[in-house]
Amino acid sequence: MKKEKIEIAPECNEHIRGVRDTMSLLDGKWKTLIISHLYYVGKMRFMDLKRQVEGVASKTLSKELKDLELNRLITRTQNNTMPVSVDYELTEFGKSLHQIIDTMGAWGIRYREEILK
Amino acid sequence: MKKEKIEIAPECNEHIRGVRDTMSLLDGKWKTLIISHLYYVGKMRFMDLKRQVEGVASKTLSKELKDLELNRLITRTQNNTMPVSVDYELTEFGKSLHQIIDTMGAWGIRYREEILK
DNA sequence: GGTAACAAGTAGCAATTTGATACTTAATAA
DNA sequence: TTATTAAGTATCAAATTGCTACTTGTTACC
Repeated sequence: MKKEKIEIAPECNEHIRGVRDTMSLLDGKWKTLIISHLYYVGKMRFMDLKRQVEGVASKTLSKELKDLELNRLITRTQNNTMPVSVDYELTEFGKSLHQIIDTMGAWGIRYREEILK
Repeated sequence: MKKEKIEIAPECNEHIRGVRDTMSLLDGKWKTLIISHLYYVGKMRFMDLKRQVEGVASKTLSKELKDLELNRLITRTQNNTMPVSVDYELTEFGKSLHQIIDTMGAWGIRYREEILK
């Protein structure tokens, strides 16, 4: 039996690599959702995010935010308030993800019935 | 200090719920990438997927494919060949994700330099 | 004729991620 | 006086993912 190796067109490979690169920034269970909240709501504080993103543990949220900041998708700003409050906000780079978020949101709305089966 | 609860516009909430629902089908480290391969390449066998999706372990691939099948995004077809071969293919429902995949692919290509910093 | 390779996974154990709960500090509201 | 709030961290448990080996039956290779 001949081992027929699959041939993939270069432009497909480029797209697939694009998807892989994108996912490397969005991996983990919560990042996409966190970004969605920041995108639709705007600047948010840690506790607001924790309340809005249902189900995240503080530890996980904290870690995901650090990852996102490292990848320059969000900024972290500590306010001179008492007690300290911290704002998280999408960078321009982070905002450039809007098309992905919108597309996902629209798909989820459109296929909600199908998903819930 | 007053606890000012964040108000979110209903249509934003709907979008966010859409994103959440979408992600519930695509969670896990590999699903989006697997779907991308099936989308760009078409029908693929288990071993082809394992070879193309760099880094997946058999066990993980197997589990992710089962999840995708359960959610009716892909079909699994066992061929009467010797040795047995199995084809995985996107359903129409699965193909409806194409806009998400395309958007992610395009974003990844466009921002590759930025991502790799 | 014997050995290796291939298909599509599974089994078992290790390593990594995620989750749940409690705790931290300083200030303010009840 | 006690509880609450902010933004996390600490600790341990549970779930996910990864690595290596193995399964079965049939061909390709030497």
